[in-house]
Amino acid sequence: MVFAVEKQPVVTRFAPSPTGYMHIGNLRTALYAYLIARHDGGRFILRIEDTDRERLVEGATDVIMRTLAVTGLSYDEGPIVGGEHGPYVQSERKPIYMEYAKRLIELGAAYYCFCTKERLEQLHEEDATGGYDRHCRDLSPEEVEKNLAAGIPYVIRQKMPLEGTTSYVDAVFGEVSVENKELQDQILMKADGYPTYNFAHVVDDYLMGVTHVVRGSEYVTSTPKYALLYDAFGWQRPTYVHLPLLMGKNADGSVSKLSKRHGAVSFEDLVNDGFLPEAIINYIALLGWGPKGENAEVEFFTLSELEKAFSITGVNKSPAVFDFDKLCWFNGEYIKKLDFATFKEKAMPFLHAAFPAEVDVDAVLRLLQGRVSKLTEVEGKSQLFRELCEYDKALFENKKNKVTVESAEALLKAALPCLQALDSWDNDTLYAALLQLSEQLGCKSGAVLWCLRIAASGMSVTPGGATEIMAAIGKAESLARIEKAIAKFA
RNA sequence: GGCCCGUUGGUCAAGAGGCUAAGACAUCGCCCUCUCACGGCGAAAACAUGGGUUCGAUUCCCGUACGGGUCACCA
Repeated sequence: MVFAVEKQPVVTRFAPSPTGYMHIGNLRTALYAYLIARHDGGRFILRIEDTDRERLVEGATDVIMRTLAVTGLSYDEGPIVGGEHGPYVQSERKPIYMEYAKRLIELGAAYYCFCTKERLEQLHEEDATGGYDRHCRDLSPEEVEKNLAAGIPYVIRQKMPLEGTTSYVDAVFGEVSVENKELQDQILMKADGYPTYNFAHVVDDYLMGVTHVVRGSEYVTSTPKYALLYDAFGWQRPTYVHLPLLMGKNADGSVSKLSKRHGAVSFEDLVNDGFLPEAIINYIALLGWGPKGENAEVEFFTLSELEKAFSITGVNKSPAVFDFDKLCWFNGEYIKKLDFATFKEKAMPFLHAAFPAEVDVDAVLRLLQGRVSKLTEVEGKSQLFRELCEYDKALFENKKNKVTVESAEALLKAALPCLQALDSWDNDTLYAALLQLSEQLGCKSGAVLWCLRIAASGMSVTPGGATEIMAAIGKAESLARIEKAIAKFA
């Protein structure tokens, strides 16, 4: 029978397990799932998969929800906000899974297994590649009843077909097929009464009406097993959307799955390192997906722009290497776009020590805004406004401006009284005065400014020019630093 | 190791049979400039490989190599 398929509303979900921090790879999965739903005006669900009671980490769910909140990935249904398919935490749905597992047994697609862990370990020792030997697959109903009545611990396993192949069409990878003989009779219900991921996510996705299962490509090969579960229940299979993995570059140049050893990989660590959430989202959106058509050359996307531009067909198949340099570039661009008040608000927490009272903090921050790629850099780059560091007079030497150590001394001595005479002390006044001085002296303005910048900062590379620095640290400190410089020649 | 998947510059990534094979980051150079940065201009840099199919393959097919994933009472 052929149906004229009515377009169903898209429903996606992000289903992390609360076992720690929010990995950047997980965030990208959440982003894509969110975008796929929003692009079509569909629904996005958050579901917490906490069936592994041993790995549970206190507070991990809060981290997940906080991250989604600050990145703007809003969900229509989920813990706390609720929804018509709740609860949205798997441990609160426990009875549901056993009910469906038993139904599967009745359907002949699953069976009770009473094998002990010891026996499984033994099996593994004998043949590490063999897997479970399906010892309990054909137990007689009487035997099962007897064991159940005797209270023998059990698990429930999926009964895989022994022959043939199972395939599915992935929205990213295309058709994927696996020989059924490769499929293990995987455990659906654990001895502790909790379901495994393999079972719980299928039941929940069905019950919650998820139409597109979006997840990392590590699930590509196990998906036929899940498809078989849908088939056994007589449910319509969802569209599978597997995402390429995120990789990190190793010291030796090779790449491997992005992890801690590649640097900060949790969203919160990145934020603590001075990255802006919008920059992170923009960057990771581009890892595994590229804008097409008229947008092909666009680099900057806000979340809502991504919602419009994103499409599954643009998702790449090959793994993408996470490039911290490019993230830094994005971040710097986003920092520049901030209005000053916002920048100041975000930067202040990264300033560890106070400035001397005369220092114009706003002036310092304005200089810094266009020159940092991470908020953490404001601390180091503002150090010279707090105190002058030690430096050698050789620093004054500069061939481009034709300054030698000797001429520097003369220039500084000429500049000092000129600056002392100034009534007001702002960038424009300073600049005008020094320009005039250089004319009187008959030398390049660059020479005068170069010497004063060194004297005012003690560094060859500074966040700002001579007059900007002097304006920020104030007249008294500026003159004191120049005198200190002159003293070096004594 | 079996199975599954992938392969456009160092990285991200357009291009989908005929193009001088986009763009971005990083790199290098030049210009601007009171330093750095910004900005402007420019350079270098890629279709893994061997066979097909085709008038013509980066693009389609097969093999090889390389890379990744997966083989849990973890997700």
